[in-house]
Amino acid sequence: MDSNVILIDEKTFCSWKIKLEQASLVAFNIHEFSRKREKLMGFSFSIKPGESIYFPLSYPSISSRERPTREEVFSHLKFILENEKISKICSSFKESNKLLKYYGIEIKGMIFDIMLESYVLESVKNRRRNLKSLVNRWLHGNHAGKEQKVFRGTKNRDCAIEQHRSSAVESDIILQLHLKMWPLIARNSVIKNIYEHIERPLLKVIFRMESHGILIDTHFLSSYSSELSHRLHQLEKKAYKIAGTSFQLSSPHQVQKVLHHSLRVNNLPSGIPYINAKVLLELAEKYSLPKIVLEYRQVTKLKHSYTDKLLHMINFTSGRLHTSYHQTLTTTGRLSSSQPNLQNIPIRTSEGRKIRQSFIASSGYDLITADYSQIELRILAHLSQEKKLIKSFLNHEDLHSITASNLFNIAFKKVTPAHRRRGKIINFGVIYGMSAFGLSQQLNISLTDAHNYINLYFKHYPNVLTYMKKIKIQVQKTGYVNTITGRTIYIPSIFSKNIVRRNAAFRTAINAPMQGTSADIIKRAMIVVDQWITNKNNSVRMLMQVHDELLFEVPQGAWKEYAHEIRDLMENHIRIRLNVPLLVNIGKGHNWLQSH
DNA sequence: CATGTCACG
DNA sequence: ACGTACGTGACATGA
Repeated sequence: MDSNVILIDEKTFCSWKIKLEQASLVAFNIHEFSRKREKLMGFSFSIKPGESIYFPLSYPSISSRERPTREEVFSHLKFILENEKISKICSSFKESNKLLKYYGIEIKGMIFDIMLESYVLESVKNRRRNLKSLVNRWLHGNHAGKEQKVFRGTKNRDCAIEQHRSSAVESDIILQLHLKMWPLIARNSVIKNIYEHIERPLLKVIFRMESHGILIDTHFLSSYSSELSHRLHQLEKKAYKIAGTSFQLSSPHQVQKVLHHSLRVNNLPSGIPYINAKVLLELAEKYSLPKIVLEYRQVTKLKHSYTDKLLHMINFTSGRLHTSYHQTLTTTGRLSSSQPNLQNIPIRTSEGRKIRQSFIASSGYDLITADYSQIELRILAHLSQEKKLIKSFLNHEDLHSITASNLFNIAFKKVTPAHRRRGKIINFGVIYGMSAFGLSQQLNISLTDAHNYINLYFKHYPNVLTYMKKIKIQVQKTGYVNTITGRTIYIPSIFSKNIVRRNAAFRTAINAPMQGTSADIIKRAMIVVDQWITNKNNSVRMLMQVHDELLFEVPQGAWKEYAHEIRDLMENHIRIRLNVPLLVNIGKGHNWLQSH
């Protein structure tokens, strides 16, 4: 008997209706029409492994038997999903919630998202997290044949019955995956805590952030886009004149050929694999073409990836820009953003900043940014218990300058901005698990000098060295490292036979606790600020997260009071305590650039 | 579809 | 002696 049922008659509907209403935990799966977004075809539920039901919202014309109306089925769906007492298991909450919201349904009750469950249990680089790979890893051998049916070929894609059956089987699988993973989470208080106090509450915060979107000054952006087009044209003309031939400036290969043949650039190693910005910058001292290529690249980047792309991505309905945040992608616990990526909007060059300028507040609102100051270095201070670092942060000293003063052996008062920049690079190097070579590249110094600086650094901050040794020993022994909330990051490449990979794994192991703890902190901040926003009747909107920064829209006039509260929440009420203070910088403006 | 390049924290 | 900074996403080119 096939127990993954497709509803077609009144009798089945009634018996399942009662079963579902009495259940305390149901897995559900939304069946969305694949060729048309926001079209709900049907849905399926499962409350017992091996059993599931599919409710079509539009019937294939195969049966003349008596059956419930679309309205009956829909109101049942609504009743179950909005019932606080029934906990829900789903496979990607955000997507389901988005579609259901469109249909006027709000998912209530406790949420178990199997993707999040997998994420807190198995945060490993390159680990795939779709239904198929979860089945392979977690239901291996226990689900013989069934998943084959669902995931095998697309021969019958157009056959409605096959689709319905697949959807039903999927909710069964979702339930079974949860029953495998949840006990492992529940029995480990640390993992359970991360799930219940970080990842699960964050689901809805991210959902709200995505739905708000952000307003873009389209006039400003499109006129900037035309300006960039014009400049590209000028640059092309110039380049062709110098080269004596026309070629594609955007092709690294063609640029390399032109440099070789037309210009007879002789200090270009012929075996060079690529012509990146660094190489071009060096060549720019002797030749004029490299500079043009560099500028061309910068301008095309701005135009294609930002001005044009962002304008195209603006949603017709809301008139705003909505990104997608991915909560289960990075190994360290960070979010990522795509379509469009709003976590890499330019800021480092004056040209790029114009893109940021086009992110504006809704009328009647101001934009506020709140960013954690040097959060990863503060975490390093905490983790390493390095007294000098802790002291610096307690006294609100400028750490980059202090590092510069220590390493370059100059009085603190005599540290120049150039010294400070180098101090900053070294401090960052520490976070990245720096190597002498990497540092020498960044600072443009010799390998021996870089070695000396590293040795000096560890002499000044001995506990940092001790901490790093400790991490190395731990990761070699266990294959993983942890953030201070206990989030586990697995680094299996530490056991690689390849020394290059092993060294890379060591650096990941050094970096992951800092990057990951920072991610934990801002996630907690998002949750408590979101809670506060709800209590404030949503007069403030959280719009974006960029790793150590949050962007808000607040009603004009009252921004000072709001900013004060946001800062206080982020610094003092996230329930993750470091032995150094957290510091949040607040900025206000009409656009994102101003607010920095 | 992989590679090179470059935008961010 | 190894070949080299951590984590992402997107674009254009060219097999």
